[in-house]
Amino acid sequence: MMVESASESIRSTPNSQNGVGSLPNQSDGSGGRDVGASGESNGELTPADLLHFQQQQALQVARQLLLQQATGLSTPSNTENKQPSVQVPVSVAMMSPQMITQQQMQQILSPGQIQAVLQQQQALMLQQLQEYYKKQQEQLHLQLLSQQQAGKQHQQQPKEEHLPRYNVDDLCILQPVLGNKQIAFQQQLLQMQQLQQQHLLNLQRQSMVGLQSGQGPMSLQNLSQAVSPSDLQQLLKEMANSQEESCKQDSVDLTTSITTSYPTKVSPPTAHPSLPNGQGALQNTRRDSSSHYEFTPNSHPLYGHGECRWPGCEALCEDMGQFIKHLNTEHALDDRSTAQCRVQMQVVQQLEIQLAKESERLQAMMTHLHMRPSEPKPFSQPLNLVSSISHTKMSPDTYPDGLPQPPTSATAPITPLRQGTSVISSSSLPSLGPVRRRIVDKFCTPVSSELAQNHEFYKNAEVRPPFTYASLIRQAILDTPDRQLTLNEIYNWFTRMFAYFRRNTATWKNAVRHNLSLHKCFVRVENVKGAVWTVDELEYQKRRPPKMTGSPTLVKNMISGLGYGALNASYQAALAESSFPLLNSPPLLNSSGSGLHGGHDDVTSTGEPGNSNGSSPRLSPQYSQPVHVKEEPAEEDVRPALLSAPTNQKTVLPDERDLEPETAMEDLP
DNA sequence: CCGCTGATAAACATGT
DNA sequence: AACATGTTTATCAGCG
Repeated sequence: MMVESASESIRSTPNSQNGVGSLPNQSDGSGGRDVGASGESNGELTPADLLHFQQQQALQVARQLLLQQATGLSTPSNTENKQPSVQVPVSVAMMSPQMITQQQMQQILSPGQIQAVLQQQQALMLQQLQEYYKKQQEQLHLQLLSQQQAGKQHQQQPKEEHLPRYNVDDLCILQPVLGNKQIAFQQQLLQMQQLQQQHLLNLQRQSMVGLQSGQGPMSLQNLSQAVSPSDLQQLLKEMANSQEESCKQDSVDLTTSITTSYPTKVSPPTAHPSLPNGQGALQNTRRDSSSHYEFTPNSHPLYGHGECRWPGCEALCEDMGQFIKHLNTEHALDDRSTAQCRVQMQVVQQLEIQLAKESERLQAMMTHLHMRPSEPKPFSQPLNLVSSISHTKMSPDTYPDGLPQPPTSATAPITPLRQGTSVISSSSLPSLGPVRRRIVDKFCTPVSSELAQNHEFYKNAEVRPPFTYASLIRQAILDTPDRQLTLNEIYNWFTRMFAYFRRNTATWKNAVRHNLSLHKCFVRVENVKGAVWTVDELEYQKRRPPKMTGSPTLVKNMISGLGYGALNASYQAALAESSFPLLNSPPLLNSSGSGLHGGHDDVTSTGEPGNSNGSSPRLSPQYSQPVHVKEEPAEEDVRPALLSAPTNQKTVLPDERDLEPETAMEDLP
């Protein structure tokens, strides 16, 4: 499902084939990449992240294999055949929305950063991974042994008796399975080992590349080798296949793992429809997650405030009994439930990973990016809040203890945690990097307000600001008392305000010029010294689409499509709670005060932070000779008058408010 | 599928 | 010639 789109997105990335991409020259004399360019990486997907993911996936696969084995769902033959497809587990959840393309990677990471990250981490990764796999193999062996032994002892036992719930750490207590299944299991064990070896090989290969290219900034080709899109794609495909396979056989289990999670003590009501292969006994065996669902008869994770918490359900249930009934009727084992479960799993995984990653990076960034060290760092708290949610399903087992979290040195860009929306969109979930479309733009996030809030953040972190060039240019211009800037001044504003624009200058400068020329809202005015650019506010507002129900596609899907409102809400709430004080607007852009509020007209906010305020209303003299008038159908007359003269600004503003709120919100192309 | 918008790249013109 | 500044065209991606 999502797999397809994931690989698709990779494939579709322009330039991804030649491996060179468009990473614009870094050799621009301006600005340089001084800020935060050392040490930290902006990678959305660092090697460590991959490792982290793969660890989880490996465990999951192991679990599934074991389970399949135990349930007899998989036959020796098909396990053999599918071996190649199980090779490298990579979370599907990871790959879909946040999977980055090579180009993205290139944009996000400077060669130096990548090199540093690779060098620092891959060695560590290998070591960790080897340890991890070693442990895993030991576990599996143990398990196998105990299984064999148990098998001898309990060969006669009816299926229903075996397999109490277990988790990865408890695999060794796996109850006996029938003899022939042991063979299959052994094969799967073998398979696991092969998988691990291949995985290690892959990593080693990547590591080699990374280390070899240790001369000077890593070339793009090296980069593409290190994180080759095709490799990734391959991984994804493999993963997709393996996931598909396991899902086919495991779908029942997936569903039951949650739906059956209610206390078996309470009343395994209608129980589950007898499973195809007669594995009813396995319903409770589903590992870790179920073991975490030891709620009391009167509480159920899927039941709260008198309603069903099943994603997208919200059916009212007066009491637990009714709810249980509802659960078993409305959310029985069917395609829909299964699909929802899968999605939920992905969502959880996604959030889990994202949060862990982001918070960690945030910590690192705070210390490395010259942020005020004294500022409190409330990230851990909300993080726990959220992770507690996901951990209910993702048992700690999922994280092998032998494996420390990804090194913080691999810091990556994070998004300002202010408004949940912005967080989710800008760099997190829905792909980042060369994303050509600033999803966040649709978020009703006025530039000024966003900037005011996260000024420091954008200034220091090389995170792509979630605004269009046009809105940024406008902001730059409106930020000045005169409401006019030369091209160069606009450049300077960009580099001053956004760390992101301190690199790839050729690209974005071109984009800026392009935008200035293209959009009617930018008016070039020649004055004595040359030419300055101004904003035709009316024109600008005009081109703003009237809609704006903005919410990132992903979130939207999560909420509307599958009804993940609750989870998402938690997530967002947590994120919102974590809004950094230090990201709040510095005096420079004083509009923040109530920035969160939905900030509408950023013009007001940014417009006159006191200083600019009417201070330099003039500009008329200079504007006397507007030269370029971009061809446009009508109303030429109006514009000149509106040319962002500070004074006019004032007059225009009220209009903005009168505009539909949405429109006034601006900044959502 | 189509049209729109935005990002990116690039060719080209012009001025300094 | 090199560079900055503008303009224009083309292509691609995401979205409604």
